[in-house]
Amino acid sequence: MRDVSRLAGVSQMTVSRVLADPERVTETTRKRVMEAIEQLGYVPDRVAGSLSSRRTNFVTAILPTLTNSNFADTAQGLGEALRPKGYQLLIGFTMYKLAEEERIIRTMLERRPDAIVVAGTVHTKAATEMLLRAAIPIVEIWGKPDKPIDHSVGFSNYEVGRAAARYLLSLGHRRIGALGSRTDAEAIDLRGERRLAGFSAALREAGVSDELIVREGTAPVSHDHGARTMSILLDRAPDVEAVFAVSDVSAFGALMECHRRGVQVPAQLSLMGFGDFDIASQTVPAITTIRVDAGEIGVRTGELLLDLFDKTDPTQRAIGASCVDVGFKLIERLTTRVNKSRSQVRG
Amino acid sequence: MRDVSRLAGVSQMTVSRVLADPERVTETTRKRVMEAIEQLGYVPDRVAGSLSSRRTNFVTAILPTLTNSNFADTAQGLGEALRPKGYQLLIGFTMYKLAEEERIIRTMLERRPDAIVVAGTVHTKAATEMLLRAAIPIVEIWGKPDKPIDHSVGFSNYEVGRAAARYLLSLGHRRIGALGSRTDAEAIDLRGERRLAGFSAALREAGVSDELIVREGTAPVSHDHGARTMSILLDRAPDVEAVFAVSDVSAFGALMECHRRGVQVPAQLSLMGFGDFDIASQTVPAITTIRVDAGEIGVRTGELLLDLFDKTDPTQRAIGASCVDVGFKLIERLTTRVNKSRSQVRG
DNA sequence: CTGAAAGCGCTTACAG
DNA sequence: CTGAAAGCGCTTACAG
Repeated sequence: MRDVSRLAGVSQMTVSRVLADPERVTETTRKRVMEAIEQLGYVPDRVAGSLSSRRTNFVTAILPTLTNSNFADTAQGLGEALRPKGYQLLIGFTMYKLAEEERIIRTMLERRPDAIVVAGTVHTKAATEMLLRAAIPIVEIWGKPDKPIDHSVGFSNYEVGRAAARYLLSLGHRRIGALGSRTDAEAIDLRGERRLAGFSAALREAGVSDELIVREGTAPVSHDHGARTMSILLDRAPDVEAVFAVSDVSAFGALMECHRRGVQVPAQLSLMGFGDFDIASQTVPAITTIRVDAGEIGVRTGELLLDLFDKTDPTQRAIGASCVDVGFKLIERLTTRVNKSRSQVRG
Repeated sequence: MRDVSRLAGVSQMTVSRVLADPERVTETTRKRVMEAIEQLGYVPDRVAGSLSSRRTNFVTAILPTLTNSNFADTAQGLGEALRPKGYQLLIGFTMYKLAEEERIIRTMLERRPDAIVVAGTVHTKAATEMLLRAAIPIVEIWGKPDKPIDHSVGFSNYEVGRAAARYLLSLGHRRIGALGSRTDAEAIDLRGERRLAGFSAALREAGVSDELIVREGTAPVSHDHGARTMSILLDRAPDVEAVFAVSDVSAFGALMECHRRGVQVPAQLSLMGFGDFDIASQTVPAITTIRVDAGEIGVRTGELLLDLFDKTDPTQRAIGASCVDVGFKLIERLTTRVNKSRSQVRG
């Protein structure tokens, strides 16, 4: 920058202004500066700029993993929403471990991000404290926190579970199971667990047993997880009429297990998943599921942050801790259908 | 840091040393400093540290998108390999556009990363120049560059295509097609195109026509792309015996299209994909494919960089521009089989 | 519209 | 083993 200013015959301040706010510089000097920049191949140093202005234009995103396409979509949406305004994503992976999340928050804070986005609503005590003391916007995503730290963008996993149960009940099913994972002290992904809780609650409200909820392995679930749990469920209760898998990934594995066993879906068994992953619409038969727009969670979070960054008044910020619910949608496809035998019994 | 040094009654230099190289400080003073840090909840500012030391510990990764699980895996692998050493990933998405790649490189350079990893081996002229002038390690991944900028980690897409063709030929097929996308001036993803080129070359070497290679739409391919191109191919050549889809994503869509049309796979048609995506092993029948370990590309790249960072001598660096080939592997599953009618004719 | 001065919070390179 | 000085390359906050 020193070189540029010398070549253009102006002060460094003027060069800085040309870069930050070209309008405030006369056209002639601006041109001279631009030419000098061009000629020298000058690339501004934002590390210095960040230190000086106390704004890094970094947004930290802490996600379980990029291996799950939902989180990848969220990261993508967030990144795209922020990029036009010059914000750069700093991604960290927790691998679904709370302790890892805490470690990542600690190191990320040293990078002085302008905001932190974190997936999930459950954190270690130390992590929560660090976030609270960071004095920057915090957004918890992919869940509806009972005790929000600051802002949140997501949906209620509990309500997803309830919706799934009510839907299967509405089809006339009574022997209803679910496929999920075991709760693990170390695991951070309690989202599936919340869905099962809502599912179970809705079943019991309807006077239906929730004993066919299978919990096996630890999050994240896999295709294989679906096949394995479905196998367990079918062995335990061959008369099961409907199954909710906490993820389409599981649902797909479960569907394949049914194929292998010759269990007809949906003729003998209604099956539904969660997530509306790409795969769900492509299988034969296509899987009934509940869609959450993962990309939109990212985009909405990005928009919320840009909004927040615009507000210069920090008091104003503190007041309006927003809680965006992006909702979810049941996508009825071909793996579920009305239980005719029950209908006849009832009718 | 000023506060910490005052509370501990030492100079800032000593605080800095405790953080950077605790060994070089007496145990008693170290303890005093640690306590002061703890008490004040001091979080070091790496923005200032980066400016001062001229090392940011950032590694930029430029990928088409995170929506493709292969690139997500690579990003994950790279991030995990680098994190233990304190390096932070800066991810940018090109959306498969060369112009966007150039723009991203330009803005990333302002962040002063210690290295740049970029997917693909084709770049705009300006992008190539910027990378060459950056004076940091550059790694091109996911391909084998004809004219490498610096280092590379990947495999030859051309050879993948050849391997696919040779495999289908070895099964006795002669009417062989492929499903890919059209080359687009704007598109950055010429990887699929390279696979088709190798495929076509191997067919012609064997004296087999390559007229059944269908190119439709632009990268990236989708499930729907597979269904659509397969549909076109079947209309054009109902007697096609074997098909290579440039991606498992397409292969899956193609398989579903076959189901819908009642075309038996592999009885009437051998089908294979590329990528060994999760989905390929889970379909019924499971899809024959070619596996590239996307995560390993990331990990190997990370290891290469850590190696490079260790070498203090810049001369040494320049000499050994390494080119790592991670190879690929044909995974024979259930969508391909020997063409018996041909075998008889021949036998 | 333009500039001179001070400072962001660290680390480098010397001294002692 | 510890410290005082200088500087990394910008922006902020004033002046003019």
